[in-house]
Amino acid sequence: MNQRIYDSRAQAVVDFSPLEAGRVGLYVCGPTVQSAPHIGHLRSALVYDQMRRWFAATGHDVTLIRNVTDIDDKILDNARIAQAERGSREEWWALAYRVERVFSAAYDAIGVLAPTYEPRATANIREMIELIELLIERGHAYPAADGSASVYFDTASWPEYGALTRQQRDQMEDAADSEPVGKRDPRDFALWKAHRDGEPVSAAWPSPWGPGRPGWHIECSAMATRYLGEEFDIHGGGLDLRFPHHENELAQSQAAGHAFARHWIHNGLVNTGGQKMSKSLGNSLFAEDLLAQARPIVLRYFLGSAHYRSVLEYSETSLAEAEAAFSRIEGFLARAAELPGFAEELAAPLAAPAADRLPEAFVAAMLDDFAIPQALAALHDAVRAGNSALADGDAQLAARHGVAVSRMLDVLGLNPRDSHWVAGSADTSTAESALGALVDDLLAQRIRARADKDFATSDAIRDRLLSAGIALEDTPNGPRWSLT
RNA sequence: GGUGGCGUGGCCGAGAGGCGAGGCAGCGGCCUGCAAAGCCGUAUACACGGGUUCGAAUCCCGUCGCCACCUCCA
Repeated sequence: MNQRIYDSRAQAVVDFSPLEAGRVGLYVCGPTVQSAPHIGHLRSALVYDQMRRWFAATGHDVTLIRNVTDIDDKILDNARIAQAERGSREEWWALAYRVERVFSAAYDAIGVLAPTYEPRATANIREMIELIELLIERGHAYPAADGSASVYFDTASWPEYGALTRQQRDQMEDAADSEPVGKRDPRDFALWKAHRDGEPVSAAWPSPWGPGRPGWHIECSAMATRYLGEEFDIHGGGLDLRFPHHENELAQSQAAGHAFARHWIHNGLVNTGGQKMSKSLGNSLFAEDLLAQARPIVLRYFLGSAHYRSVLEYSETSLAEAEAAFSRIEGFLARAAELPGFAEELAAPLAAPAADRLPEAFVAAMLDDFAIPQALAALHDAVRAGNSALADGDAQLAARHGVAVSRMLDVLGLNPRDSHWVAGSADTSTAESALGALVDDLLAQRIRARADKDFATSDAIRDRLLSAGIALEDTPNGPRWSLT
């Protein structure tokens, strides 16, 4: 069975075959590092992280490029406003870099692997200038008529303008551009923005047209081409980037003579209360707050619980529900991991690719446009079958299901036993073993009390542990404890 | 004006012509000293009205409602 993906340019699910067998080039629009990351940024990063992991599991060598937009109007504005209103001395570039690190930390917290490379816009100015020169040469861009150093893309010169979102140029609303001066047409967009008085000189780069900075869209065309080539497999990003950002990227890249992305993928947005969450609406759910409310792995589970193209609805109970669902998986995995045979089978060398050892239903779901909700159904089925085997005393079967569960979780980046999620510091393990020794003493007391039918004492011990955040389960093999 | 999406049981959330995905919550049972965890069982669900079909949540037509994009956005 082939990998199928929904190509939002073709508006259809299509067979995916990479440009070069065994390799996948994926470009994803990363954040503009102007302010703190929110749930939408996390979801977007997660979507491509899971795709990337899946491609790797099916034997592909993946090059994932996710850019950082570190020069833009909002970054300059935010730095300027903080300086003027709050006495900040932080320069725009310091702000961008600080926010970039916050993004990286948030991505890392939910187990999003670092991309293959993370190019910054400010490090690719020369490539952008070269691309703009090429566009001028080919008659698809022009320096502003007002004598400023701005350069615009000439939408009228590109008959395919609107191809990505199937829009007719003459039906579009005019750009509500704050600086229409010098444009031939209101729909034309800036490739190069002339430096203006009052803007920091550090935000201007020399160019053949005069000092200035890049427009928003040109960076992605330049960086995708630099790192993945003039033609590459997949370009992804949030649904809100379809127009104008991706439309403009496509137009300027193809007008420059590049084939550009073969497929376009757009991830759905996050709603809350049935409404889009966005900076401008002020209903943002910030990564920091979400991470304070739920374990990072649970947040990751929640973000992956809807199909990547669907709207994901967030409500106040979402994370608690995700916690309940996920801890069921964890509980089974913890029980399975103690079974004889589990470790051995898990450690057995895999016949590559890894996907060959995954349950069929899971693989079929992933091949079908990364249908993770269906893949999760397969995962839950294996958990139930495993628990059932455990209840029947069939340790061998339970261990097999445990291994399958573990492998599926690995693909999704959700394996709680993975070193990423296991607090690995010496301090923590020392603390854990100290705690374990104390808990074991209490458990021994409780076992004695139960043997004496002194249930008042045994229940008091259980209540005491629970109030301290330690939950007990009595099993045929004795009590198990876990932190709640 | 243009482009696109959505409406599934108490909630979340898949599916896309034929045995009611899965999870959360609920209910009944088993297990347990009691719990917890787990297992088993448990639902007149597909916005509305027509149509096509042996058969429609799924296809077609219409209606209603909601949402997004049209140069700030993941």
